[in-house]
Amino acid sequence: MQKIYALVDCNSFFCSCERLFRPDLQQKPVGVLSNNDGCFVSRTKELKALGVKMGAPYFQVKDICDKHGVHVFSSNFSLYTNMSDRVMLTLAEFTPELEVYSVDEAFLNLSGFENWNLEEYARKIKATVERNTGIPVSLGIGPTKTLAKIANHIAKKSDKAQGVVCLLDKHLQDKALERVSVEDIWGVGRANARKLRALNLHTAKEFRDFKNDKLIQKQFTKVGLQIKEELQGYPRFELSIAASKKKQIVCSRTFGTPVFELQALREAVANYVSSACEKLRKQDSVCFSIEVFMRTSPFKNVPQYYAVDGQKMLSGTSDTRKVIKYAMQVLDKLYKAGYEYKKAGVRLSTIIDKGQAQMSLFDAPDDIESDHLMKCLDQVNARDGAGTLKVASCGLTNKAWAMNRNMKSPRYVTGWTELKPVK
DNA sequence: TCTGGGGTCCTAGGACCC
DNA sequence: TCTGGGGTCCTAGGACCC
Repeated sequence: MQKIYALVDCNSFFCSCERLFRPDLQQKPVGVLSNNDGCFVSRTKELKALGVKMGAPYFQVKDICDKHGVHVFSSNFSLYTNMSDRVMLTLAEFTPELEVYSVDEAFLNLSGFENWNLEEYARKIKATVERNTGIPVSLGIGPTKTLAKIANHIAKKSDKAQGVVCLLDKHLQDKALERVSVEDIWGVGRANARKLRALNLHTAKEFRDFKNDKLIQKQFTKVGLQIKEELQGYPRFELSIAASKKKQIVCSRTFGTPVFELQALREAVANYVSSACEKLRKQDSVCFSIEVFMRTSPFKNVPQYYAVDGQKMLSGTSDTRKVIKYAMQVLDKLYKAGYEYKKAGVRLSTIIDKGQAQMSLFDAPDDIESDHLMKCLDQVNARDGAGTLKVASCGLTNKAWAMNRNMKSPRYVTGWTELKPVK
């Protein structure tokens, strides 16, 4: 039986979230910046039309933005994740199996719906999401995830499609793949696109119909071959439904202003560890290994320094205090005075379910007291806001390293004090 | 002045073991 | 000249994703 996948993708997701509470910004150019107001991570089609690229540093295109009255926002992730949850909840009504692929994308399993008018069904999904959440979406349908991705890509670009493209028909696939260049295939990045072009394969169709599978496997590994087979209509990437646990947890930030002192770095890293450990506890895991890194700005003409090192632990832990202790040991060893630090971060790895963690003879695992304390910490912070309770080494002072977020929208949906009044 | 953050998977090669 | 062979596990690094 043929499988049917749909990919639903929110249009200019972060910008659409901002527009929800600013209806005056419909049809206007809007952009959302990365942390620290660094570069654009979301753009409406009006902003794209001005030639502002994805990832463009804000300071480089600020003149254009000012000139055209672009509405620029700092990122407001609590708003975006909240809106994302609402979109996913609506989508779940339309399929027995939903894979939440990212904050703004989901795959739906529509296998067994082949006797329905799928295009009509897709339009119904689109209309319902838009009515329930206010977020505009596009849908692509195909016999594999890769073809559904391509269908979605076309649905977004083509005016005629009106946000929905169905690529179940072989002839339609031929026509579509002819117009898609290799770098626009899901899973083909810059490096592999260059290699494909070197083989004289320029369109998705040429890649799909290339005869030498051995060569593909050799040059593009197993995954490359799987992508090719997906283009042919054979599903190789299944839906992954179960909420999977993270195998590593990273927390890192660029500083608002450069940092020179060890003490400030220690505070920053202690905060990153705190947030990483909170995520670790949320998925009921412990980690056995931590890494710390710090670096100067690669964009600035100053003496450069980048250092990373780690520490393995004898027993698994999710106790913020314990992990901070290890992180500080590593940090103190890495730190060199005299450099202008711009970024630091931590990575927790060797992550295992709490119940399965092997005990060590030489190091005590987290005891009940620790568990209670951490649970209490998490509960207070969930109720009264992140950072209400924290470990002392995170610091209390005005942070030199804190992020710049000068254009942040209010927390319309997640902060009681910032709700929008109805007049 | 000003350039994000957080993930996954695959492979090659080394260490180690019998 | 030739220098055992086969297996497993771990890690670093590359490539890709949103």
